[in-house]
Amino acid sequence: MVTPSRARPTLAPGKARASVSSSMSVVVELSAVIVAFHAGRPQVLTVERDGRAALPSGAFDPSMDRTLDRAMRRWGQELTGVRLGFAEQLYTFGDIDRDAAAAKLGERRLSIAYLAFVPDSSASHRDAEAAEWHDIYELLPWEDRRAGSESAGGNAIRSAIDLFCSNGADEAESARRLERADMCWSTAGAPWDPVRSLERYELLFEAGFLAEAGGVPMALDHRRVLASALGRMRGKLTYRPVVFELLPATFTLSALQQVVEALIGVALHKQNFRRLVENARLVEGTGVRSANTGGRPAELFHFRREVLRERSASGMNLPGRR
Amino acid sequence: MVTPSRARPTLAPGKARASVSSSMSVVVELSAVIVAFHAGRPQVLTVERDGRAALPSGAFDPSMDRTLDRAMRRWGQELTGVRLGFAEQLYTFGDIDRDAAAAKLGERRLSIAYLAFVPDSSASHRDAEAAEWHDIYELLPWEDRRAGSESAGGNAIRSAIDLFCSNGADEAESARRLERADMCWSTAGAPWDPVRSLERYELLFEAGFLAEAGGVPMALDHRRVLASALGRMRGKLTYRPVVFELLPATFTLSALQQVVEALIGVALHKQNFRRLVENARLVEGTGVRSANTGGRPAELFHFRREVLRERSASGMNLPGRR
DNA sequence: TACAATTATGCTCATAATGAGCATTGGGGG
DNA sequence: CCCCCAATGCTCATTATGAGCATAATTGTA
Repeated sequence: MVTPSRARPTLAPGKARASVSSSMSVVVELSAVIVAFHAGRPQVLTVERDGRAALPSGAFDPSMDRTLDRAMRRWGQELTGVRLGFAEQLYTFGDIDRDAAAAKLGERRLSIAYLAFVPDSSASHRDAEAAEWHDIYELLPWEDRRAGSESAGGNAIRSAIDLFCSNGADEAESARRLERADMCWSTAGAPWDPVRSLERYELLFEAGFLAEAGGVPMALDHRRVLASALGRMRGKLTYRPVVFELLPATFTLSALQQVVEALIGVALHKQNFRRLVENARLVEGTGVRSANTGGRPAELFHFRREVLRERSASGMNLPGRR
Repeated sequence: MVTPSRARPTLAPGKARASVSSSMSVVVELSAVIVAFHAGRPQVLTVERDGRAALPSGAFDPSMDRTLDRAMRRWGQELTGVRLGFAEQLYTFGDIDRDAAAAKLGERRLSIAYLAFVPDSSASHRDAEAAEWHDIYELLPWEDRRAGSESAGGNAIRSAIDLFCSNGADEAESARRLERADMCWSTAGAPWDPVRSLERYELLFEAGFLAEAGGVPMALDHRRVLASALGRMRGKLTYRPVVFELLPATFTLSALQQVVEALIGVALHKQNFRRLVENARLVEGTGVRSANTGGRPAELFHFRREVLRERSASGMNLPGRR
């Protein structure tokens, strides 16, 4: 009843049946940004590729899984050895120059990227061959402001930005750059917005900072994908209770806060964080207290799964900075 | 330097180089959910396809545009005759059964869907051949609660849900269904969440309601895509000032409110809406007042583009129901 | 012309939600 | 027993929200 839907000429973005008649072929792959919180730091799973850190990715097999989500979950499990706690499609990257080499060979590479979490408990990830966990902030150092605004990246970035801003083609362009810089880096009073990681990445890219930055090299546009994932994750955090997917079944409020701070890259006010989490009824105390490290022992809590259905959406209403 | 990146066997979701060796071929197309606010109602651009309403979509030509976004913008302009005001990638749909006919022919159809807005001013859309605007709530009637919770869809839906809930395979399944029903339809006290339109769609789908629902028929999984877009749009509304992309350059606060209400499908408290918008400094009055319809003339406002850079993100902090 | 109907705007008030800190409480280690 | 360290409890001033009451301009009508 439903015909194969040949695209109408007037509607097709290019020639109809492009992937056949066009001079380029389309190749579709899946990419994964798999995040975990190990050893007190936020980590992402990487593989090595031509000497650079790369996000795991592989060709999409159209005959293998019924849905893209299933494909990702199955594959993610193969990669990490554990069930993914949370996984959602992030974005489909398809810039022609994201893989210049492929483009030269006549391949347009589309990458359907997913963001996924694995819980910390699984310390025994039997990581797939060549895969390893990488601290996210070693890959995107400027996104970590937990220690304050100066520490991360130092003034190298600041100078790069300033230079970039003063080098617009014309007056208007420079003004626009200044605005962007303020929005991204609070160079003129705007508040620091953890969610804008992609915009920051792009500004640095345009400013030519990434080329000279040294640091850990990454393949293709993978650092961009990671920046994108980080931003999405940070946003998600505020309206869905996803942090818990990174934590073990039971945890102290400090541990929870530590993970949240790690993800948003900002330090929070302890007492208020506590208050927020508690009266959002996101967690529930088990009577048990942890054999803690420093001072007074802390109570162990667990996530109240019920909230997933209860309120509108919850999430962490992040309290202000510390 | 960067090799074409043949997927590593251990990382590929299925066989390596799936699209070559597999029995199915992958076809990539773009789909667009182009939204506008015409004649006092929220509308979406549709085309006719085998007697059903369909979202415009067409094959993706890999050699045509440098980025997916550009492809969408160019094509969207061809479709509507106007520049898209806001466009962002929504989701890539790839369920194998989203186009059963294609699957039978050995094609796995991936659809990269975009959400885009066009301003109202352009009353003279020279719509592409066969394209027409369709009231969104004729396609998803239950999403419109502006007139109250009973009106939309009537109790037909309610009965379908109740039936669905009582028909779980086992105890646990029924309980889960009840929870979902509450979350989606507030059947047991949960608040109505405009953003959950996709979840509502899926529940109705599973409940078999869509098949029997009558109403406007839609092609393939396009109603699902639309529900997805609606949810995304509603969420976006609350943290980015995107409504303005649907409005003419200058508008009354009532008009603004009307559009917002139309999008989220809920009526709002007028005075509080006003207060919110004003002290978020999203708009700025021009001294001019409108040659209005009913009572006292209203002042015309315009969007303060500056906010795009100013605060963290703004958006409409929706005030409670009317 | 005065009045009624209708919509825009102003304002008030009680009730949450937030941002900042001070104060206490239990443990572990000299 | 005393000191240091985190975990918890609480307070207080400020801001944001939810609900309405009260006025102000216009148009249509008696």
